[in-house]
Amino acid sequence: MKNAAEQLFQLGIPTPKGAFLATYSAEGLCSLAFPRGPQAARGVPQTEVPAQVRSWHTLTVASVKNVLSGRPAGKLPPLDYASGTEFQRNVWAELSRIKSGQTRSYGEVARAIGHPKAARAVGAACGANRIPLLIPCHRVLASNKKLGGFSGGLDWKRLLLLRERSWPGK
DNA sequence: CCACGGTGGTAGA
DNA sequence: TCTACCACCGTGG
Repeated sequence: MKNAAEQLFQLGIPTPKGAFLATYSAEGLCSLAFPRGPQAARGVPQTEVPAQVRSWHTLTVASVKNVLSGRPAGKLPPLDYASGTEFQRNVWAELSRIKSGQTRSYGEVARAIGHPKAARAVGAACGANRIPLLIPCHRVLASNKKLGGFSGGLDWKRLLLLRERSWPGK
């Protein structure tokens, strides 16, 4: 459980598509936000960030760039799931098993975690995922092999899948 | 209890 | 293929 007083650290990740914003708790990476405005990137000066967080961030930056390039993420920083419900954590853990280049349907994920009829709830759990890219919710498609939805915007989902060569290309 | 989704499956046109 | 409809389920109000 995460108490409200816990301190968080935010660091940007510049990319050709804008700056992602990573947020860290004492447990690890707890959120990874897509670039917002042209330049909404801002946070705490690097010097005020604990060494531990800086080393985690190094892993995050490399992982994000890898995924954006369609490569396997590589070594990930510890992920802080604490904000999720039991069900959501199960879903996220399952998503983490989907390797680059693979895709699954919401229903398949539901079956994999022992809730065969919860496909729709799985979709909701994907939407609640605060660490997209590293918890690859973009690799989950509708059963008819169509795109389905994506909280970060379908353009992103399409782009990521194209890079991973997991999308026919419409 | 109710309403709402990043669903899935079926039936018709 | 596309639309309409409905069963299903975890979450949040």
